Amino acid sequence: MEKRERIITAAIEAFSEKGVEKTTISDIVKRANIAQGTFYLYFPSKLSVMPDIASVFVEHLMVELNKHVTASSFKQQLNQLVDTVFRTTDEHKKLAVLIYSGLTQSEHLQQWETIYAPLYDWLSERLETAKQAGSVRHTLQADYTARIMIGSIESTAEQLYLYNQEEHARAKEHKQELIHFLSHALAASE
Amino acid sequence: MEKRERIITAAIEAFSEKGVEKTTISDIVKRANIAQGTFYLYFPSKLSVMPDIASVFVEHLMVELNKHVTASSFKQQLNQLVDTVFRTTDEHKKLAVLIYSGLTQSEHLQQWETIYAPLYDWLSERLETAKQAGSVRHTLQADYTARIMIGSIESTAEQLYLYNQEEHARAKEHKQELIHFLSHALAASE
Amino acid sequence: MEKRERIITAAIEAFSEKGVEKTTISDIVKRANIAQGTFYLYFPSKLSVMPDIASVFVEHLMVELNKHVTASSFKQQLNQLVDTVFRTTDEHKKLAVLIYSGLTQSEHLQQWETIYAPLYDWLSERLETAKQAGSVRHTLQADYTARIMIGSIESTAEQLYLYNQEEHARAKEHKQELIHFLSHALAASE
Amino acid sequence: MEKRERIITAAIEAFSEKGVEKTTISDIVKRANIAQGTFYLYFPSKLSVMPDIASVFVEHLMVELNKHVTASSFKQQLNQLVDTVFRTTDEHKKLAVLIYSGLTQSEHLQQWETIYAPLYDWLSERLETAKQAGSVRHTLQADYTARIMIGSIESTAEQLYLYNQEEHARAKEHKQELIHFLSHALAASE
DNA sequence: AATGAATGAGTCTTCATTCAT
DNA sequence: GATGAATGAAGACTCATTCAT
Repeated sequence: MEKRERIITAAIEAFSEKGVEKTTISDIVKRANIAQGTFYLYFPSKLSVMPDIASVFVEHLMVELNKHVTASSFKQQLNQLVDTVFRTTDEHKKLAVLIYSGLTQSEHLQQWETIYAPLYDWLSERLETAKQAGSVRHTLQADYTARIMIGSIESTAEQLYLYNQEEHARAKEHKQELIHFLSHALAASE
Repeated sequence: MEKRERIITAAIEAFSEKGVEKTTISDIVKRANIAQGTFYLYFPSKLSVMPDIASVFVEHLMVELNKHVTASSFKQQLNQLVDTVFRTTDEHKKLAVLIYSGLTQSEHLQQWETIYAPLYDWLSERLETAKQAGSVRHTLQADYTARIMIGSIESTAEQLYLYNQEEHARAKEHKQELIHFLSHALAASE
Repeated sequence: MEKRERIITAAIEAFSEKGVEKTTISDIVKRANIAQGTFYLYFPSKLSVMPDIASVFVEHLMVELNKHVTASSFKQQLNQLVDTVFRTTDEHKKLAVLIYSGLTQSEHLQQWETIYAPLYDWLSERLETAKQAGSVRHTLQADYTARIMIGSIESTAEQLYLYNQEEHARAKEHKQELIHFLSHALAASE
Repeated sequence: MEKRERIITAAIEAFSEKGVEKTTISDIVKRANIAQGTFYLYFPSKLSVMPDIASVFVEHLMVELNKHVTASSFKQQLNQLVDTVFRTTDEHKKLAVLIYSGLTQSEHLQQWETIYAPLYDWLSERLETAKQAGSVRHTLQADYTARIMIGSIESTAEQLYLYNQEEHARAKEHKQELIHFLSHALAASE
């Protein structure tokens, strides 16, 4: 479905540049190099492209995680996880924001859970493994904890890269603090 | 500045009911009971009302925190903190969503930090006090940790109340897990 | 380009009747029998139609000149030239005024020269021919003189028909004086 | 009437900068440093300021003419007249255009004659004197000729300074040609 | 006489949506 | 399926005008 992908890619670009509200379907079709009417053959409205965009982002994040979170010790995995989410958020600043705001604007809020599911599952499994191995506290519930962790990591990344232009040094400290925070939160109680 | 407040209140109502994108300036002025042109004497666009709305929300949250986070032990304070944020988010679902999405839509992303400052400061001080009292680990840095905590609490509350309609039982568990998570993250290492 | 012409014609009518300032784009599209949005596919604003209107006027004037300035003697040609410009100005009073004022209002002042070019060229050639035939003074420079002559004829026509409601008798005298004036200005010095 | 003058001056500035159509009463009062309502104590609409503006311009031109057209020979006076009108038009490009377009837009077209009356009278008298002195042809009628002359001089000046950006050399030639043209038009027939 | 906040009718302008090709 | 000119409803925005102070 070549045209459909062209629309999604074009929408990502347009939304990133102008914001969701100010982007028009006309902007999207121009970038996608298709006719005005063609858009409607694939999507009923501009907001209905959002879930597809979010999936693209999460898929991308999953690829990155699988590529970079490779350590054998859970402690190192945690570091790699934070690094990867931070880097991805930084690289796709605009995209991250627009998914967030775009989903909330659409009637697709409920899809958030579904879209993030692969990410939650991935982390959940890792936590479960680590729990069996005794590298994290055995009292934690992997599924909830995965959600809480992703939430803290992303919210911190957003605070650093989107809302704020903290100078480099402080950003590094802030991230380090997050890692300590998570380590303690997860640590196997001795 | 009576008119200005009327506009903010009306905008909150309108945005909550119809969503930011579908709300028109005409909707806002009708609710505010002012003339069309009067809106433009105070704000240049509907999105420019967002920072003021966010401030209202944070102020409200601060009032609630000051009212309900009263325990003497830090452990209990943590419980009250999570409770209050969860309750406020639940009670103002629509408002919460629109602040997140609305701020990102506007060019006011950078103001986020400023708007949230009172909240961060408030928690930071409590953490500092707790640190001196030895009720949290002495290695934590109060300012960063405050941001990370608020981030995790809010993102969890959002997952529960906005994105997801988890049944009550699971919501309770999820929240409990968050409290454990935070407790461990902060616990004074013995 | 059928729609484009409809817009120009409608704009001429509307501007003539209500004046440029009081004409709305809505007036124009109603007359042109096209949709509101269609106007913007062809012109960005009502003033941007002015150069096209001016061209229509000059083209019309050219047709009239070619039809009525037919004498073989230059002296008679001069009479016919003045007659034609006067008659055309009188017949299209409103149009003439709006071109002068409309062009100046728009950012298209510089186009004046281009739009008038055919008229200047036409007269310039006639003057050149007359110079060769010895019916006008050989010291005149055809291109400049053409511009000066058109200027005096039009400004006099405007004084008579637009700014002033001189009674018929005086108008005739005024015009006669212009012809004498031009005759002397051009006369081959004996 | 201090406020009235402030309004006229402010209107000249505003009209010159933004054009008549795009100038708002709000622009004028801001420049005049008076309150919105005060405008209406002196003028009923923005276009009603036009006749006053035109008078200012003509008065200025009269002052200049009286200062610079001082030669005793009529031939030299003609040169000085053209020079002065050209210089004034050049110096007040924007103002000249806006009077032209502003008057035509308003219902004040008929006032043109009245406003220009001092100028026409001034030249008319000079022509009459020159006629008596035999320095111009005795067949000319001073009043009409004055109008024709002013018309040609102004239209040429406008062509040079407003519509066209002719390079300096050609502008000089064009002006020279105008002076020859007028000289011949007026010359006492020998 | 002077003010300037408020008004709201009137326009401009956009843009989702359609449909004949 | 694909096109893109045309549509016109809907909204944004302006600005002349008023009027209580």
